[in-house]
Amino acid sequence: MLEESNSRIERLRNTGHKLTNARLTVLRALENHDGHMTSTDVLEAVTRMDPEIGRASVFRALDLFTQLSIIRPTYIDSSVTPTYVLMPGGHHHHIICTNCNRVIEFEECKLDQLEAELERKLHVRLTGHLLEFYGLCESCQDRAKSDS
Amino acid sequence: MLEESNSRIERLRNTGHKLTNARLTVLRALENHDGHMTSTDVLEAVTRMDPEIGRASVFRALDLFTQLSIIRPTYIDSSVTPTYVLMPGGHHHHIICTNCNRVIEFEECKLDQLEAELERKLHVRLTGHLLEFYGLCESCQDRAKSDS
DNA sequence: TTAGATGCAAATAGTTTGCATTTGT
DNA sequence: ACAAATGCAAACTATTTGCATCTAA
Repeated sequence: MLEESNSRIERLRNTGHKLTNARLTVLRALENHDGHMTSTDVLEAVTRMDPEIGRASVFRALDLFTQLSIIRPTYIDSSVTPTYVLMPGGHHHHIICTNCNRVIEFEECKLDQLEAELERKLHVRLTGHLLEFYGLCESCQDRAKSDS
Repeated sequence: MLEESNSRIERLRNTGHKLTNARLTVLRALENHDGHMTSTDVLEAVTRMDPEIGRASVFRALDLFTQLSIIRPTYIDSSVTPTYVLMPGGHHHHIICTNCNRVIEFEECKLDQLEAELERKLHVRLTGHLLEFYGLCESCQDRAKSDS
């Protein structure tokens, strides 16, 4: 979505960061894969798009985007490599199967009210959130049944 | 809390895992620090409690506990080392300051209803969740003001 | 013009592996 | 008794660092 992308670029600009080739390429890589990518995935994708870009810059861009709540690292597959998720509009929600690591995304969350409440009570200024549920997906439940 | 601890031990037992010294020590380390610990913290604490326990077993225990929704790894300080949070009752909630990385925990979440709804609609069986808000804590907001 | 960002390659550090041995049930 | 889990140390791999150079604003 072009508009989403522009708003991310705006956020970079507004916070006083330069719109460099490395950053824009990392952003495009994330957007192309629309959501979940490990750092290794990002590294590969970026290198494919522009081999001149160095590893370090990719990691630096991921850190920066995280700080700006554009993305958020989370553990899904291995415990080594973080998976980065885009947080359009500042939020993201998914279910992770604790057995097969399948990720099921969902849209709905009724957290606006809670967010406002926390801002008021705790004097924080919130820009985003991630909500993860853990459990078993349909097929892993079935397998658990037949295993017993 | 003793009762919480017993229920974790029960969960281990019920899922057919042995109650080994390594696992129980890792669990105790996590409980002693009541919440947030990086893998390095856990490693140090466990070694202090019992130098015989090997690194590998600590990592294996952390992986197992994650699978059982007893703990959940999340990124807080560095992007390298995961921070593990205990999820008593299967859930945990906190706010992370994107500037200074301070963590503010809060109890309330009104997600029971959403959880039930997701189980019904998506045919999943959920055992826990993590909710993270991102933004600026009070002091980082103040600093942002005076910097401008 | 110049502070900020980059690319490189070496250094670091966290995590996993394979396997012989031990242990919980 | 025996499958499951452990401890060890080596191997692996992801990430960071320092610095000279470059570039967006």
